[in-house]
Amino acid sequence: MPTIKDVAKLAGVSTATVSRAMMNPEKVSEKTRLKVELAVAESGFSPNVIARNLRRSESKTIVVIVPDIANMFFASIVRGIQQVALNNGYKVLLGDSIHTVEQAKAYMDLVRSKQADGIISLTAELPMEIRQGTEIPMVMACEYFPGFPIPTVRIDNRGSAKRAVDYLLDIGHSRIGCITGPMENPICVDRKAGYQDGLQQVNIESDEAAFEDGDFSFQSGYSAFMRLHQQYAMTALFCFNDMMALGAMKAATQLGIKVPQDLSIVGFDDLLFAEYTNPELTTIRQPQEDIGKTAANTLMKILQGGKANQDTIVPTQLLVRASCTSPKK
Amino acid sequence: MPTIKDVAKLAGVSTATVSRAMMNPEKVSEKTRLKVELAVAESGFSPNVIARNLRRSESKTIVVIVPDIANMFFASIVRGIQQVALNNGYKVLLGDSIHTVEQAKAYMDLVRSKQADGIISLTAELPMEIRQGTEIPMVMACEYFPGFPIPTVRIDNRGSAKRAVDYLLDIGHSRIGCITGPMENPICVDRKAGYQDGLQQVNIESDEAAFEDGDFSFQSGYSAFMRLHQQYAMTALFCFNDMMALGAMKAATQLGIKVPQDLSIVGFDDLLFAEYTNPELTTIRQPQEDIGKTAANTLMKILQGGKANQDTIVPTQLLVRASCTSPKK
DNA sequence: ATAATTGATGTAATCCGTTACATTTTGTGC
DNA sequence: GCACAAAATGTAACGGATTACATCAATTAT
Repeated sequence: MPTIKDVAKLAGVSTATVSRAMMNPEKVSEKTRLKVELAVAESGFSPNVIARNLRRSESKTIVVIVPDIANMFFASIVRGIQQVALNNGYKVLLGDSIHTVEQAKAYMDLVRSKQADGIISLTAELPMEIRQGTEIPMVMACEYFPGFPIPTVRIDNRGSAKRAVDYLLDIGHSRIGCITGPMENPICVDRKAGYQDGLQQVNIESDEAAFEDGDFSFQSGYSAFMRLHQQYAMTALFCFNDMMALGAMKAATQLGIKVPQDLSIVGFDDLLFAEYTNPELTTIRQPQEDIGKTAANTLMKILQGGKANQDTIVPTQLLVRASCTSPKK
Repeated sequence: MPTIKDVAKLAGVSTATVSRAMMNPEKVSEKTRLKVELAVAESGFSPNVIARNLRRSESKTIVVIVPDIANMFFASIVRGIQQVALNNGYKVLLGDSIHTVEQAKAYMDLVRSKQADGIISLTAELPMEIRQGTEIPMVMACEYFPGFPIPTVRIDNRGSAKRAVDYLLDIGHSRIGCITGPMENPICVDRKAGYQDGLQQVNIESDEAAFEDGDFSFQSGYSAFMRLHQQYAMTALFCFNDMMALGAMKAATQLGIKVPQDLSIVGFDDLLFAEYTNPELTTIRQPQEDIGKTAANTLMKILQGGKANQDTIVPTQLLVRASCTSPKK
C-alpha cells in the first residue's frame, strides 16, 4: 500500500502539499493540485485513516447500542441513524448489549479509548456512572431515565397509550386487558399511566387483575395472555408492543377466542409485519426512522460542540386496522 | 486523558515497560507489574487504541455488509457474527448497503484505508472488481456468486427448496405455485431449480405460469400472489421467504381463499414471527445465528493467516406447521 | 571465579498523516 | 524596478502507542 510519501515523491512535492491538496484544495495552486491528483491516481493511494484519526484525535465513528439486535423494532431506527451518520462522514458501529450493562459499558469504553466519538443508546440499561452526567457525547433514543442529564429523542409514551385506550373506549369497550413490558422500564411506567389516564377519564376504576407483564417478545405476549385470560374477563386488549400483540393473538386464537369479534387488540410500534397479521393489527405508529435520524442529528450537533435540545418528542399516530371492533352486546 | 507517558512517569519506569506490563505481563517482573497496575489505576489510564492500531496496522474491526438492515432475516445472523467477533477481540461495523453497489464499495474501502481488517458480506451486490479475486479478507454468507474466489457460508438452496416441494407433493398437492425472489440472484436460481427437481421427480411438468417474482418483501409477496392467482390454479404455494409468504397469506385471505383448507403455504427462513402467523407457517428453517457464527469464524481464520474452507454448507430443516394440509378432493 | 546465558528494563525508531511555523515564490502598488 | 503583502510550499514536530535493539543485572555453567 502506497503512503503519502510515495505520492509526494511521485508528484515531486512535499507530503504537506499532498495532504493539503487532498484536504484543502484551495490552499494549493491549480498546477500542483493536478500533479498531486495524478500521482494519487497513478499510485492508487488511499490515505491511512487510522493515522489521520490519531493526529486529529477523532475517529468519525459513532456507536449505537441496542439491547437486542434481533428485536425488529430497532432495525429501522438504526437505518435512520446510519443515513444521517453517513451524510456527515461518520461510520456506525453497531453494538448489541444483549440487555447487559457490562456489554453496554464495553461499548462506552470505545469512546474513552478514542475508537468512537459518541454514542446513541437505544437502551436505558447503562452503567450507573452516567446517572451523574458524563463527558461522553451521548444521546438516548426511545428509552430514557427520568431526570437524566442526557439528551433524549422519544415519543410521548403516556399520551400515546392513552390514545390507544381512548380508541377502545370510544368503540364501546370497558373491560380492557393490558400486557405491559418490564415495569422497571420508565417507558412502561409511562404507558401504564397513559392506560390508566384513559380509564379514569371515563370513571372506570383501574383493576390490577387487568395487567400482566411481558418482556416485549412474541413468546411473552403469548404466555401473558394465557395468564391474563384466567384472571380477567375482557373484550379488548392493549399490548405495549406489536410482537406481544401477535403472541397474544396467537394465544387467543388457540383458546378459540376470535379476534376481533370476541377480543379487540391494539399493539404499539407499527412494525413492518403489523399490516400483515391476520387480522391486521391496529397499533400506535412510532416513526422509527425519524427517531433514528433525529437522534443522529442531535449527536452530530453535540459532536460539533453545539448544545442540543435536552429532549425531543416525536409524534405518534394511531393506525386503525382490522384487529378491533365494537364489543358484542 | 492520561497517556502511557503519564503512567510511565507515575510508575517510575519507561513507556516500553508500561506497554509490556499491559500486553505481555510475563515479560516484566512481578514487582514492576504491580507498580504499573497501580499507576494505571491511579491515573485512570485507558490506552489510545487508535495509536495502537496505527503501530500494529490492524484495526480489530470487521465490517458486515447487509443489503437492507430493516430486513429481519439479517438480524440474527449479525448477532451470531457479533458474538464470535467479540470473543476474538473484534468490533463489528454494520454497513447497510441499501442494495447499492456504491455503498458496498464504500464499506470495502474501509479495509483499504485500514479502518477495518476484513469483511463479511450478506449480499452479492458487490463491485465487479472482486470477481477476479481480491486481496481483501472477505467471507460471503447466505448469498454467493457461482465460481467466485471467496469463501462462503450458506445452505443448500436447491436441496432445501426441493425438500419443501417434496413435502407438498407428499401430502397430495400437484399444482404448486411459486413466488420467487429476484431471479438475477443465484440463490433464487438454485431454489427454482430445487422446486423443479421436486416436480420432475414425480413427472409433473413445470409450468412457467406457476411462477411470479417477488423481491423478498411483504408487499411483493402480496402483489405477486394477486398476479399469480389470476394465471395459475393451485392448491399450494411455495414462497422463497417468509415475509413474502405472509404477504401472500394476506392476499389469499382477502380473496376469500382459506389457508390451509384452500391453499397450503410453505415459506423459507423461519423468521421469528413464522410461529406466530395465523395459521402458523410451515417453512424451511435456516440456522441464522449459526450461519453468522460460522462466517465469523471463517473470517477469523483468514485474518489469522490460515486458509479457510472455500465453502461451508450448513443444514436446513423443514418445519411442519399449520399452514399446510392435504388438498380437498 | 569467570564466561555465558537469561531476564528485565530503557532508548529510540516506527506507524502515517496533519499542521504550526519557516521559507520561498508570486503578485501588487507605486 | 523595489518594497511589501499574499500565496504556495517545505520542514519538522506531533499524536500515542509498540517493539527492535541495546544495555545492564542476575543467574547458571564450567
